[in-house]
Amino acid sequence: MRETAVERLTRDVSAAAGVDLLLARPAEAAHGDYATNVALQLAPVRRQAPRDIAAELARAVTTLPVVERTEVAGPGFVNLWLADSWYGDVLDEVLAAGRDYGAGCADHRERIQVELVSANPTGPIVVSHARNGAYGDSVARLLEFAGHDVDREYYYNDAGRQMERFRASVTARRRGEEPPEDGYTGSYIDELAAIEGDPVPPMLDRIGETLARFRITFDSWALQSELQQRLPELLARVETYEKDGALWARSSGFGDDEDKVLVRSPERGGLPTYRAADVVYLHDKLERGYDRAIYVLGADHQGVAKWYAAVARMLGYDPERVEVLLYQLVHLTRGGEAAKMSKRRGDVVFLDEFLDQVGVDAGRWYLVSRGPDQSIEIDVDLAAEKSQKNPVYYVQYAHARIAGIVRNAGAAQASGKPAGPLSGAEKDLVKRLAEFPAMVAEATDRRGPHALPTYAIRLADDFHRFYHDHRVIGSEEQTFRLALCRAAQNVLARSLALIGVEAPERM
RNA sequence: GCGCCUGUAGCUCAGUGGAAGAGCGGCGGCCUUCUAAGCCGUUGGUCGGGGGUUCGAAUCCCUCCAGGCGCACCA
Repeated sequence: MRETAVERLTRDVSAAAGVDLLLARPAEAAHGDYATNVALQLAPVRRQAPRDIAAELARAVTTLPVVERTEVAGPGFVNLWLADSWYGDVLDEVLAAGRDYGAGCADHRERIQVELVSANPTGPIVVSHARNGAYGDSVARLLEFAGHDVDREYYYNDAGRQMERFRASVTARRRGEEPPEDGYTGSYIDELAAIEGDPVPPMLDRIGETLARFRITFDSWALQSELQQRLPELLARVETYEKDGALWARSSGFGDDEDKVLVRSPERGGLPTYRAADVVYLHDKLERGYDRAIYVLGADHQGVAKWYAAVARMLGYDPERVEVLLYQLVHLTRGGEAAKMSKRRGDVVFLDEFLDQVGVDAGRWYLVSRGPDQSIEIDVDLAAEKSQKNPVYYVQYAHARIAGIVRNAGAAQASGKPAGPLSGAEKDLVKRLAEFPAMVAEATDRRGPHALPTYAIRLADDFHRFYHDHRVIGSEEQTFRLALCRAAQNVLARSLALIGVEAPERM
């Protein structure tokens, strides 16, 4: 990634000051455009009063043409005010980078597989799967934007006990019999019963359609039954032992909390477990050429996070190539009452119904705007009403407003060169745009796409304020302000695209 | 009992060592001008409690309290 405007500024200020320092945007405008706390950090080392060091640094930094003035404040902060020309340069950079602005933060390009959703096809996708999808897909989008080569895969079990019950439930329905014990019911079972043949493929089709509507598409679908055929070959490669008639993996010797059963004892059916499939699957992923395999799992699977790393070690792979992303669960309430999300009882909220109520944009925004460590409660009865207050519309509205200006401006010229003294609102907007690359890089690094909605709200906020008291078209500053609009529109659209939300031209 | 996560404004949540924030809600203002789904003002806080480290802690460490999720020859 090319050096960003803030990075260059940091480098120039460091050089002038003769010390490596970091610049931060103060919360209050009165504290300058940027500020550094380096004098506070140097004070104990140099055994000097922090304010004395700060004064010295401030004098040195003032020699830079880009620095308009400085100030020593508080216990020893150095606050900087920048010349208008700096803002113009930043704006020109954003425009020149175009759609690539903020892209390519990856040190080196990796082939990455993100496995997400992976709900067994015993029923339609429900809201809790949607969080997995919204989160995992946004991480995947961030990784792609960073320059990685990303594939999305959906893994499902078409053979286990759960699936047998599912098939038996459909079969019973076809014969007009009662569903088996712990079987599945609901209108979707009736629909599947009306179709000939194995109900699994049509169920998967429906899941794929729902997820596509939620703007998640998969590059591949992996079947557990196919993988399991290669189990004998892989079993030889991991450390195992027999106990109580079952075959165990000695994963505790490789960083796991406990050993895991790979093949059940004869009296329990003697079949391989899901964990056995994990071994084959991880081997398969890494042998397919992925540098990194990312698993997106709900916090209820927290216990297996160490297992995957242990599997990698047992197979002789670097465990760094395996990454487990956990997110806390989604709890549904209905008028305050807890609604259990059990597919078998049909007491669930399907993603399709949820999207009918709140819309795709509000749904994706809502599910991705909380940090993955934060659990989510959704009151199904209030969801539609609440979605009307979703900040996504605030952000989309800013984008639509800009789109209107750009549309009206037609082919008019846009340039970062300021035509006159810049206002506070104009500077704030440029500074916000300048933050984007670092924000995206951090969100990618931390696998935290929830930074995007937060940033998008702030950017929209800065734009709405600018819009309120600055005329663009027909003003003397039209060329500069149009550039500002185009840049803001571009970054706003990118912020939304990275979380799978549309940026409308009109509202 | 053990492990992971959470506790910040009335509500929902950002903020992983630097000068406490946003949205929604409440109250009061602003539409002859590129979109009022907007803007401005105001109301609001023992950052769960207590100790520690640090010049400086919502942020790091210890401890206690409260809540969520795990701890299968289920997935």
